[in-house]
Amino acid sequence: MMDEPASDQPAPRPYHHGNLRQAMVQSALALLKADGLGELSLRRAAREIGVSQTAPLYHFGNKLGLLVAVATEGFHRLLAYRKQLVQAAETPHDRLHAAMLAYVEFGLANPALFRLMTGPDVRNNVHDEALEAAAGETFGLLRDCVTDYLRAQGLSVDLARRAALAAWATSHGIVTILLDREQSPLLASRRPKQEIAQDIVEIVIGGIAVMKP
Amino acid sequence: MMDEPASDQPAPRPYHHGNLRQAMVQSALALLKADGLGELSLRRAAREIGVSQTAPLYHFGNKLGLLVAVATEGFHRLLAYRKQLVQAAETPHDRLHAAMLAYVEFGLANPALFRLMTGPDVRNNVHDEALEAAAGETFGLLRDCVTDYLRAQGLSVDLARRAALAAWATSHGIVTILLDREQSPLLASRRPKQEIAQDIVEIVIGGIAVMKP
DNA sequence: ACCTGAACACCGTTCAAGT
DNA sequence: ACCTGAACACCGTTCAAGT
Repeated sequence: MMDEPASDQPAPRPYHHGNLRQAMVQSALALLKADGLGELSLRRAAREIGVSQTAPLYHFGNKLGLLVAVATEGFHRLLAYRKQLVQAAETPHDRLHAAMLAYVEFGLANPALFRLMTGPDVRNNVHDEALEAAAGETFGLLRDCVTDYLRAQGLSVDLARRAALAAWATSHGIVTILLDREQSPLLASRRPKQEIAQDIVEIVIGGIAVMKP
Repeated sequence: MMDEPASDQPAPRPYHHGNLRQAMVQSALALLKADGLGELSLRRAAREIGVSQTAPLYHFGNKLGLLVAVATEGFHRLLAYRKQLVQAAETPHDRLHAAMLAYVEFGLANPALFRLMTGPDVRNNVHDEALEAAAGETFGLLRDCVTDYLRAQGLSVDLARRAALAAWATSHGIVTILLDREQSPLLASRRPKQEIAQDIVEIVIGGIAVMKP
């Protein structure tokens, strides 16, 4: 009955936060967007929320636990975006193109999150069910697009695994190169990144179209 | 005349190391190979040499300085290996294949060094002449292979820039995927990594062969 | 069940001081 | 010119203790 004191004090934060786990993931995402992967620390994310610096350890065990949770959220977002672009396309070719481009655009729009999701810390050493599921679904959609495209080209569906891996590897390579070499002389063209990406995507799709069993 | 005291004490390390810069790069390379990128710190590399923990700062300014020096050494090695494989090949197609595969094999053989060389810390924020030169030469060799291959296919050399970027992006994507997802279910095939890599390389070369201006 | 606070070992970096 | 030593602010993590 006295849970809610009728004082006008500025919200005397309760001892228990309530849903600290979710709040930490949000805080981490904000830090990633604002200051990059190097600035993401358990202590800082906790401070941002106004909670003790060791509170998060209860929910995540260690830093890697937080990273995995954030990465899982990232894959959910990536998957949603890829679905959206794929569904808006109208031919097997365009759907494959869209699936690859979604990956690239997501990475370019969320550099730090993308690096966290695909970096060695998270993807090695860990086997987290929710993460594997989200990543697996994301890859699965690409593979489906590849399969449809192969069929449309009159090619054997048995090539799907190899072709999907090529499509994935290329998408991944484009992002990292475009992200890590912002002003490198090697990319000294003033072409917009999206154009460069689409160009490379088409080369790979062309390669898939002429695959030999 | 008395520089060398005739004592039998166990090498009373002189106050000045002599060539600390080189020693630090070697120490860093050893740490990378032994314990990975996460375990590389200025203090630890210095300790390994037996020098004060702040001594390296004189030579490198900050940690990034050391990373850049190590990355430059890495690109020299990668370039040498790529040259070697390319020169051993006998057709334009095989030389392009070799140039791409050299990148992949180098990454698989030196995971931590490769990540350091291509990671965001080193390749962004920094414009170091020696590093840019080494990286530029490495890419240049790939571009030359692409150009020769285009010529051999009767295609316009104007496509070289775009095609070389596609070849690079794909090589890079293959390595990172193979490195970061050691035991991922997504790659649940028991095929050796080299085979997977060669497969993808061929798909991209096939795509280059059917490029349209 | 959830959170705090003190403590430990480790960082990168600065700065005055030594040779 | 090259290196040391103490100091500062920051980590991740443990562990006993609080609610």
